[in-house]
Amino acid sequence: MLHRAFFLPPALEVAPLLLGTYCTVSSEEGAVTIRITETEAYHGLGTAGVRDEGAHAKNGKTARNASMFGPPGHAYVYFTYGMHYAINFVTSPEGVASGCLIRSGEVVSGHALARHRRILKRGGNAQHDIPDVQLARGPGNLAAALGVERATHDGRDLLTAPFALEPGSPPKHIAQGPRVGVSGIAGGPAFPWRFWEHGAASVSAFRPGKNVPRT
DNA sequence: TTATCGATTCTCT
DNA sequence: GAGAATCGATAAA
Repeated sequence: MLHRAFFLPPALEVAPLLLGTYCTVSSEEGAVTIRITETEAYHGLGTAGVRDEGAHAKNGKTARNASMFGPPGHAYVYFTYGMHYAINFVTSPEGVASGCLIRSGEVVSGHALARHRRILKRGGNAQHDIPDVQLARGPGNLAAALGVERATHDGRDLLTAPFALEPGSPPKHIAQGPRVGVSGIAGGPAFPWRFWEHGAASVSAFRPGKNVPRT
């Protein structure tokens, strides 16, 4: 089990350290465990020396991002694009909005439940099977595979049930680059705050945001 | 293989 | 009312 102090440094420091960590989410249906292979750091209001225009908390605390300002080692779950949830690990002390988006992972146990949830979400269409490496590929898919939703998981402590975190096997090579789907300068090379395990098949495809500078 | 676009609803301005 | 830390299907090359 990870210690709470692990989540005290700013997200930019914690994000690469999360790679390889095992994350389990339990429910009445069962448990699904993933090994984290891709993360992104976001620094909201209160992080010293940084103004991250790509963070939900860039303009301060709102009803949506309130849990980002909460204690470290808790979950920030948000709903986006009308159909997807995504999960962040809150880092940094209370009052400082810093967090790591968990973008992708490889399912290590609970494959059947994860696949069931994914198929259910796409409307029960099981005609096209989902390969294991794609079960938790991308933040929306990852949240679906783990059964994470805002109503039941937002603001919850990551160190107690239904969550469980175990130190895992860190990647041999960590790659770093611009964040996915973030618009403006914050989505460009000036903010290489996305970290992933080099060569991992479970890492999501890169999608640039709008109005992102090339150089 | 790569690029574009529709789905669907919540949040903040 | 606009845009969103996305996904997957479909079109184009």
